[in-house]
Parts: sequence; C-alpha cells; structure tokens
Amino acid sequence: MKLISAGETAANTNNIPVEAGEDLARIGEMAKKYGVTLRTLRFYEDKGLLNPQRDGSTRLYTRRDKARLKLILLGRKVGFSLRDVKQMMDLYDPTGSNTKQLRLALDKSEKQLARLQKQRALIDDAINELSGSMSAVRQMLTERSATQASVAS
Amino acid sequence: MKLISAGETAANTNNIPVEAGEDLARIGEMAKKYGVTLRTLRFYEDKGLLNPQRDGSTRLYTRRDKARLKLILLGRKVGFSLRDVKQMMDLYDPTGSNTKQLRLALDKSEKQLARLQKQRALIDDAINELSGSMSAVRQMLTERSATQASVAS
DNA sequence: GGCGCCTTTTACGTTTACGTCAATTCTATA
DNA sequence: TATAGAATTGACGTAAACGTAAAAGGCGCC
Repeated sequence: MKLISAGETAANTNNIPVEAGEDLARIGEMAKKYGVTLRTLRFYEDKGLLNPQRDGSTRLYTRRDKARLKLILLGRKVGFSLRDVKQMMDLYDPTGSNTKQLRLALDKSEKQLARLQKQRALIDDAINELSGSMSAVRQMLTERSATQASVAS
Repeated sequence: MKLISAGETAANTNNIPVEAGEDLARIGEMAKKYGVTLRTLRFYEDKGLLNPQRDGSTRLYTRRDKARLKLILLGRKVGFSLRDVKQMMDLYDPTGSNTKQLRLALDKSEKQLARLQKQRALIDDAINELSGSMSAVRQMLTERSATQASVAS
C-alpha cells in the first residue's frame, strides 16, 4: 500500500504489462518475509536463480519469484548446492509435464540422500569417538585431583 | 634402513642429541603411514602443530611428532578446527599434571559435542524433508505416466 | 654420470555463499 | 527542504584445509 503505488504512472512505459492484483514486493519486504538478507537476494539473482522485474532500477518480486525462492530455500535446507538448484529449476517449463525436471530432481535427491546418510554416519562416529575421549579425560582429571588430595593430606 | 643412515656423519654438529633407537621418519614415510599428503604435513608445521627436527633442510619426524599427528587426526575426525587442536596441544607440559590442558579439552569437547548433536538433528531434518519431497516427486511422475498411458489408449 | 625419485621453499588457486564496505541515488515524510 | 530510510552497483574480504605448480637441490643406482 505504501511501497507500491496503485497502478503505474502515466509516464511508465512499461513494456511488460503488470497483471492486475499482482502483489509485487521490493527487496526489503522480500528479505524480511523469507528471512534472508538483501545481499542474498541479489546474489541469487546474480547466479540466475531469481529474475525479478524492474521498476527503473528497483527490483520487484512477483509471486513467481516467491515460489522460486521457496524452492531455493528448501533446496538449501536439504543440502543442495545453488548450482544444483539452478540446474533443476532451469528445466521448469510451465507448458509441459516437466518429466525431465522431475527425473533430474529425483536423481539428485537420491544422491543427496545418500550423502546425508553418510554424513550422519560420520557424525555418529565422531560423537562416539568424542564421548569416549571425554570420559577418558574426565577419568584423568579425577585421578589427578585424587593425587593432589593425597599429596595435600 | 635405506632412508636413514645409521648414525650421524662426523660433520653433523647437531646440538640436539638424537636419542639412540629413535626411529626418525622423513616426510614421505610419515605421509604414507598416516594417510596424509606431504602438503598436509608441511601445512601443519606451518601452523605450528608439528615441529620435526631437521637434518639440514630435511624434516625428520620423531615419535613425539607421530603422537602429535595422531592427536591432530583424532581432533579433525571429531570436528575440531586446527586452531582448536593447536590451542589444546600448546598447553601440553610434559613436566606437569596438564590439568589446564585437560580442562580446556573437556570444555571444547562439550561444545563440540553439542555442535555435533545439533548437526545431526539438522541432517535428520534434511533427510526427512528430502524423503518427503522424493515421494511427492515419485507420485507426480507416476501420475504423469498414467496420464500419458490413458492418452495413448 | 645421467636418470629418476625424494625433498625443499614460495606462492598463488580452489570452493561456497554470502558479508561488508563504499559511493551514490531515490523516495517518503515531517 | 532537510533528513532519514531504502535501494542500487561494484568490488574486495572471509573461512578451512589444503591443491598445484615451479624451480631447484641431493642422493642412490646401473
């Protein structure tokens, strides 16, 4: 309401017609809404993951950009690289069945799942190893304090 | 036998007497034995984690260096940074009880353990999220192929 | 006495996802 | 209209743990 004027000004020779009712967001709003920084949004754009419209030089994010950002964040959460995410999103075709996209996503997901499980195993190992070392250290510490006590007595 | 000559040459004005029976290793041997690269060993030295003797310019790793390397590798395995490892090892005093070292190690270990557990939780989340997405994608794929089949019929 | 292997130092490159200025412009508001 | 708050582009910095040349010296061996 206060950030976006209702309707384009007469001077705006926007060649891309803005569909009525589109709730466009500027970068600050977008960042707050999705818990990312401005830098992040610009970075994603730089990497070709987002493509907001422009009002002059000001970025205007559409519903579509929001959907894409959600996907990016989901991808990040499950450990995909931005490159992977881009690769998958680039296959998106609103007119087709997107079978290729889905297949690629599934393929990448299987590999990523394997990586995650492997990582979990490594972490479990580390936890065990570390716990073991910790008891050993605790043991040494109590022995030393016992020695000190006997020396003091 | 072939890498280390038995006994120093007469010209060797080594001020640090080499204890008899010390099995000194050169960098290649060391690397092979512990599964690290030469670069890694030099890097650790550069960071102050190792301090091999020198025969001229050649590094000679003692039993003590081997023990330290083992500690470094253990630390790495459980996720400590080299800086952490160094900080803990720097407290080592062969003449004292090393209580301070042990306390620091325990302190750092507790924090690292917490980090590891947090990481594991994140990974579990990611695994669940990813598995969910994967079934959704599989579902979509089967639906699409079903549609194709009905179209074909 | 030349070949190959080991070793040395120096130093720049790699990876990922941004952080952090800096300088400038635009916009809204009191 | 002055001032503050957004926004822009550009560019360098960061973290970790090495990788990868490059150029050179030393040593054993046939």
